[in-house]
Parts: sequence; C-alpha cells; structure tokens
Amino acid sequence: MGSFDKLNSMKKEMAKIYEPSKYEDGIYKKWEESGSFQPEAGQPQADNLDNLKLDKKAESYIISMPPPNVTGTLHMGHGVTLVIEDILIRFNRMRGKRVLWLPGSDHAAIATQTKVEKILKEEGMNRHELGRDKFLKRVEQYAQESHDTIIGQMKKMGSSCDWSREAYTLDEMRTKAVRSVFKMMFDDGLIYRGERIVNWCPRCHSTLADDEVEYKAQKTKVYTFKYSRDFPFAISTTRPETKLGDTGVAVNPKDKRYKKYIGEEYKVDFCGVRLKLKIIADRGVDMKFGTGAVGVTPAHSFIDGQMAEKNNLEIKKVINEEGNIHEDFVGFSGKNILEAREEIVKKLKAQKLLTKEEEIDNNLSLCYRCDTPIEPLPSLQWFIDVNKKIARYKKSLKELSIEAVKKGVFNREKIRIIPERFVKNYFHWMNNLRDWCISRQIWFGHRIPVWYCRGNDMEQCLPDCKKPIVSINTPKECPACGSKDLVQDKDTLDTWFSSGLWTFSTLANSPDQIKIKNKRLIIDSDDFKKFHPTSVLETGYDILFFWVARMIIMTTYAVQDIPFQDVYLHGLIRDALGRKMSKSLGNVINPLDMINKYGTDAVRLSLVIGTTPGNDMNLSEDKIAGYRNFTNKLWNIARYIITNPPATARHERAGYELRTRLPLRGTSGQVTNYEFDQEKLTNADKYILEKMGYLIDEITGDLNDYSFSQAGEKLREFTWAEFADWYLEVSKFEKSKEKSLILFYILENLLKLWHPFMPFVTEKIWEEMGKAKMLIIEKWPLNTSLIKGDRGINNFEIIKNIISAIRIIRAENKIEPAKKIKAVIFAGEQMNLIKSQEILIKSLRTGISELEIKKSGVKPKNAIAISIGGIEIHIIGAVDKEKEKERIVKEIENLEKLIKSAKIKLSNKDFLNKAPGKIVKAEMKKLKERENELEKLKKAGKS
RNA sequence: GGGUCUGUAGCUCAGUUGGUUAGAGCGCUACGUUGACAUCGUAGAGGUCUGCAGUUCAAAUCUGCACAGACCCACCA
Repeated sequence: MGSFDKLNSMKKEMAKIYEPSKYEDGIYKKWEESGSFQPEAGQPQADNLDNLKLDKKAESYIISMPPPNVTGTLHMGHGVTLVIEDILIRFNRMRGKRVLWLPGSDHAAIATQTKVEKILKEEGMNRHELGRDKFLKRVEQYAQESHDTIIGQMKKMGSSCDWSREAYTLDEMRTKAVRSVFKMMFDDGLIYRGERIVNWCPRCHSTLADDEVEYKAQKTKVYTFKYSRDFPFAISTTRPETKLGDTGVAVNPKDKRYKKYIGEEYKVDFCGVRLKLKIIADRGVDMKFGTGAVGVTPAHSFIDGQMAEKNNLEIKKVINEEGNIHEDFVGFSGKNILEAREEIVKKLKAQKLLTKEEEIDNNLSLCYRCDTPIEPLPSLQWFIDVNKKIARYKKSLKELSIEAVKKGVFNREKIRIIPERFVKNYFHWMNNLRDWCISRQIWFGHRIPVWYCRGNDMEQCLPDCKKPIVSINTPKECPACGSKDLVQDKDTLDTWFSSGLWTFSTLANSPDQIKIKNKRLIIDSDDFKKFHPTSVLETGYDILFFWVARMIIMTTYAVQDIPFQDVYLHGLIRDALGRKMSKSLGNVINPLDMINKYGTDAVRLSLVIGTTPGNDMNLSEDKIAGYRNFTNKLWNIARYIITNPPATARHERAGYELRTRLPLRGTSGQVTNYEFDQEKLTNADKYILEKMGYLIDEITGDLNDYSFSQAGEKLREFTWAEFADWYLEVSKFEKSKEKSLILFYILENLLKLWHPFMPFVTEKIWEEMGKAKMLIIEKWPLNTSLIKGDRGINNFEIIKNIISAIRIIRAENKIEPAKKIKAVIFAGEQMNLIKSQEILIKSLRTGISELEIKKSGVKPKNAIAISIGGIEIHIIGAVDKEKEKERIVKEIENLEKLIKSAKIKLSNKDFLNKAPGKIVKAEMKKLKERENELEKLKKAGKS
C-alpha cells in the first residue's frame, strides 16, 4: 500500500467533545518519559528526527520555581505561578533555548511545625511531651506526605519542570549552602548574637521577623492614672499590666507642664510593686495624647527600649515567654495578661488613682502564622547586621541590594522588576530595613550551626572557649581547649534564610560542590555555570519582601552575582466579587476540582487571560467554564480539519505521512514544510496566511514582554473570530486545491502558538494529526512570507464587509432565515474582485439565491440600498419599507454628525498647523468618504 | 502618619508612546441545526471612560484637586 493510499485509509475519528480527563495524565506521562523537561534532552532546533540534539551554543533559560510550602495542598496562587512559569518555559523551549525549570519545595519551618502541632493537639499531646527527636520525625513524615500531594498536583497543572533536579530547602545540599553562608556572614561580623527586644509569639514560642508580624485594627481602652498617691502626675496607657516593668516616665521636652520634673527620680508603690521611675525627656512623646506623659517599659516596647538605652534605664522583664506575668511579681506571677490587666485596673480604681478610661482605635500585632498576639520582649537572639560595611564590597548588605536594582552590580544589568511600580516599594523597604533576626525557637528547620564549649568546668576554660564555635561540619572538639563536651545552639534558622539562597543552592548536585573560596561561595557544578543567574523570578507581589528581597541580599553577598535578571510579579487571586479566598468565607476555588471539571487547559487560561501584572484578579467558575468552551472550540476546529483528511501528494510532503523527507524551503528561505502554489491562492487564503504571519510576530513579542493576557486574547480572537468564523466557513464553499493544505498549516501554527498556554489539548490534537515528534519540542513558528505579490488582507476585508452588510440588512428587516433574496451589486472599481468572490457572497449565511454584479447601473425598484466603500448593494424582495426608511434616516443622521465634527476639526487652523500631516490627511480622507456615503444614501432615500 | 494601586457596558476586565464612531468575555434580547462545535451560529441593545479644573490642535490616556475602594509600610503609648 503506497503512502498515498495509507493517508486516505486513515479516515480519522475524533470525539465530538474534548474530554480533558481522558487524555491529560497520559500526555503528561509521555512528556515526562521522553525527557523533554530536561535541558539536556531533545530540543526543537531539530528539523528532522536525526537531529534531535541540543545546539551547544543555545542560550540558557532558567526559572527557579518558588518552592511551595510542604504544609498542605496547592491553591490558586500556586496555580498562577505554575501557569505563568510554564508558559515562559514552554515558549523558550520551543524557541530552541536550553531550558531548565527547577522545581522544589520549602520546609517552611514555622508554618509546618504549627500544622503538626495542631494535629498533636487534636491527639491531646504537645511537642514537649513528645520530645524533640520524635516530634521532628512526626514533622518530617507530615512534610513528606504533603510534599507528595503537592508534587502530584503540580504535575496535574501540566508543569514541565525537570523533576530530576528537584530540590528541598532542608536537604543535604541546601543544608551545606545554609551553613556555608552562615559561616561566611559570621566571619564577616555580619551575624551577631545579642539581647534585643524581639517580636515574640507566645504560642509558637518563638521570635518572628518584623515582616512576619501582622496588624489588625481594633478598639482598645486607654487608661489614665497615677502610679501612686505620691507620684505628681498621671500617665496614659493601653497596657496597664506592663507598667509593672516601668523604669521611667517620658515627657516631651517642650511640655511646660512637666519641665520641672525632668531628671527627677521617684520611688513608688504601684499596686504592691516597688518601682523606681526616672523622668526623662523625649521628643517623640506626643503632648496631645492622654496626659502627655508616658510610662517607659523598656522590656516590652521597641520605642521604650530605645529610650531606655539612651537614658540608661534599667530593663525589667514583666512578661515571660508564655505570655504570662513573670514570677518576680508577687500577686501577679503566672497570671495571663488580661487577668493581670483587669486586676491592676481594679486596684487602681479602688485606690481612686484611675482618672479616665476611654476607647481608641489601635493596631494589635499578630503572628502571621497563628494569629496569636505578639509580645515584644527582650531575648538573646541571632541577627544579621544589614548596615555594617563589608570590606571587600565597601558596602553594607542593604547598599548592595539597593544597588542591584538601582544601577546593577557585579557587571550585571540592573534587576528589572515588572510591573515597575514595585521598584519604589522595594527601595522603601530596603531603606527602612532593620537588623534581621534569624533565630527561631522552633524545632523544625535548619539548626543554627553554632556550638558552645562546656568543657569540664567553664571556669577553667580558656577565655576563647566562651566564644561560639561556628562550623559548616559538626565540630568534634573545642578548638580552644580540646574539650569534646560541645553543645549545639538549640535554635533554628528563619526559613527565609534558606529560601534566600534558592537560586544558587538548587544548582548544586552534591554537597562537596559547595565551597568557600576567597570569601566567596562557589557552586562548582556545570549547572551553576550554565544556569546562574536565573532568567526570571516569577511570584506573587505579596512575597516581594519576604523572599525576593532576601534572595537579592543573600546572593549578592555570597556568590557576588545577582540571583535573577527579571522579576515578574503577579497579583493575588480573589473570588468573583473581589474578596480574598478563605476557608471561613467558603469562597475558595480549588484548582484540582476545577481541573477535574473543566480540564487543566481551561484553568490555565482563566488564570492568565484578563489579568494584568501586579494587579489582583478575580476568578469565577464561570470564567473557567468559558475557557473550557474555548478548548472545545479548538478541538472541533481541529476535528473538522483532520477528519476531512488531505489527499494530495503535497500533504504527504508537509509531514502528514512520511516523516523521512527533508523539509521544504519556504519562499523566504526559512525552513518550512509548506509551500503554496501562488496562482491558486484566493483572497481568503492570502488573508489568513498574512494574518497568521502577523499573529506569529505579535505573540512572540508579547511573550517576550510578559504580556501573557494580551497574547492570549489575540490568539483567541484569531482562532475563533478569524479562523473558525470566517476562513473555515469560506473553506466549505471555496474549493481551491490549496485549501486543505492551508487549513493544516494554520492549525499547525495555532497549536504551536497555543501550546504554552494550553499544553494538553494542543498536544492531543497534534497527536491526532499523526505527527511523529511531540509538540512540546516543536519549533516555534516564524513569520515566513508564504505569499508573493499582492496581499490579500484588504481584498478579503471588502468581501467580509459586503457579507456582513447583507446579514445586517436581513436581520434588521426581519427577513426569515429560510427566505432567499436577490441582490444587485454595483461594484465600480472592485468589479473583478467581487465577481471572483461571487460564490462566497451567495453562500456565507446571506441567503442570496440570485446575484447580479455590474460596474454600475440604475438603482432597482423596491430594493434596500447600502453602500460600503464605494460599492453599492441592493437587496431586492422582502423589503420592509418603514424599516428601510428608518434605517436610512438614522444612518444619514449619524453620517451628518460625523461629517460635521470632521469639518470643524479641519477648519481649525491650529489643527492643520500643529497636528502631524499624517493625521490631517487621514482626517480629510475620512471626511471625503463619508460625504460620498451620505450622497448615495440620500439618493437611495429619495427613490 | 508615609506610600502604592484601582475607579471604562449589568458583571469581570483590556485599552502599549495622547490621534478612526472606546473594545473583549460573561450576562441580556431576537432569530437560527447550511458538511467541526448548542461547550454552537447570525444579528442586536448597553458606556457624557467617578467628578471638577488644567495642559494640548486633540485627553479614557498627561498634570492637579476632590470623591470612592483596595493594599503596603511605620506604629501611638
């Protein structure tokens, strides 16, 4: 059987409706098994099967996937990230780049520990009862399960990432990187340990970084009272219970009321507790708030702490790590804050010291993980100094990070942030950054790589023994005294410390590739050489500071390079009404449910089209259903084309049967499988081919510019409105020999252009077309000029307009669909064109049974006349005279209005003088055309 | 208190450097199985682009102010 016969015997069957769930998993498996996700694998540079190797000089393109937390399941936010990154990855893969999308997950210390603690609580246990080791086992087990779920879900989204390189923030390589960078920073004096007021979460039993604290507006009471009868004036506070730790009272230096007291010291008995209070002056005190005097509680307020430092006040801790009153305070010891507050207020009332009690608006600080109120309290913690100059850079971490975005560092272009407005936010945040508290008192995470020597007896140790031992590997003995009695710091590191290293730590394939050389962290791997810095970092704008900024800090410091060249920030997903999705509101749209119902491709489109970078987007099930309809439309376009298989020898050459032939050369010299017989091309053919060319250019440009939504909309418009609604319809009536070849050509290109957006349905259709190679590694199309000589866009546009005009007339005059009508066209200069397109004008839902085309003539009686661009169309029969008159009057009115405004514009000397000639000319041309139309209409109206 | 963003059709949003009669999807109305698709087709209604002022020959687009909403940062004792 010859290949030609084979082709004809291949009468394809395709389901009437595309059912995503039938194909998606299978397609993903095929991609994965083919190795196409790996940068080493087959790349689209190849034009035939013998040449599937990657071009060695290919440009690298890499995205480090923001690692999802191993705390549960995938939500729509992850969905957007995965879709946008997959679009970029697939697009660049098809363009022949060496592409790596590196996936991973984040141990998310506090978040994960909190989840497991909740589970334990349900079992009636807590982590302390379980003990550190057993607890950690429990967390790891949970993390593993959660990880597996999430990975499965990521695959469901169609993510074409290289699973062979999957990383985890807590695995061996990443741990080595964390410890190395810690050591470098410690040796540079950037990491220090100090007693400072920190944000303390009494539930997590841990510190939090400044940006891990959330604020909630609330009403609270302000109490105004005297500490005791012998204290001269009253103070105001919202937290009477902390006043037990007051060691001073601050007033504004300008405040005449209190000037005389400044510098005085008072010993008072405050609710049974002896307080020593020094009156200090501080410009920060608001004279108008309360009494204008404020009790200074150095241990439990950041500002008071600063005042205390300046004025040498004693620091007295009132609240302990449990969030209860410290045991030193007889009568209050062990009580929780609210109890203590009530009690103190009661006592003050009894002593008639309380003079005022009023409600004000106030912000309550909360833990971002568990919503427990934060207590500022002094604690011994590890910090990163962001202001200290680093000798080899002559800059601080802060300055280095600002410069990377402002003008670029280490000979790199400045980091580009999209949308640009976030650059301002970034600078603002960086400029105000305080030292970063990196120690956490939780168990799950990177243990701080610091050991202390206990010796046999501290007193006998050398002075150096008291220094912390910072080491990448667990030290065997104290370097100072040789004692083997070492103990590791109990704390763990802030989870963002490890994720801050993500772009480079993930490029190490084994721990021994991570080295420190000349005060620089070296990742000695091929991957690092090829893939760092990464091309783009794509994530939600809500973690610009948490993560993006920290990657810039850590990477510039450690590896002396930027982590990424571009930052693309997407918005948050909200529900159809613009509300945040939350469990309590019950408005969460689960990506997996939607995938099961509508297919991955529909979900992907809904997350990308109709969105703007950095702006929040509203998502509704209706929207997803709409894109499901679109995937089905595409499927049916393909179904129509494929199940009417081409039957010429040239289709065979175009790759539909034999795949061993060399590709043909297109007219522009670009490699293409297609070549058309120019003589045979109709107006519609030229139109669609030319538009396809423009489309390719535009989509390529849009994807390069991160304009995903625009690209998607253009593609949708072309696919549905141009290709399906017009060209496909034309193809049913216009029997040119080139037709089916062109249909395949357009379909093929559309599938390629759509593939990054909807990988599954396009790959499935590709398979239905009988292609040998998978679409995922096909070559991105080029705008090759397949048409010689005159272009078709304008000509076919005229035909489209004529057909539309006739349809409008039919609808307006309520001509029954089944009723055939007669039309006469006075074509003027377009005589030849219109004559050649007679069949289309008669066939495309115009219901014309008789069509007469003349150069010009006398208007037929009882006809409706319309005129488009100098062509007159007369519809005969079924004329509703009233309707027709109405239409003409309306049209004349409209035209007169337009003509009037154009005339005004053109009589304006300033317009003529100052507007560019092009605009003026266009305006004049428009006026002339409209005047012609008007004249014709008026003539028609008379008869 | 400091800052950012948004306000365009009933709803969700596009609208690139100012320049055709301001667009799309959904929804709505009327009609409709012509060789893929009713998850479809044809046609239609619907907007003084939040308001005011300014710059300009020309403003949805640039500037200022006002109003409404969202968010970020700092945080008040």
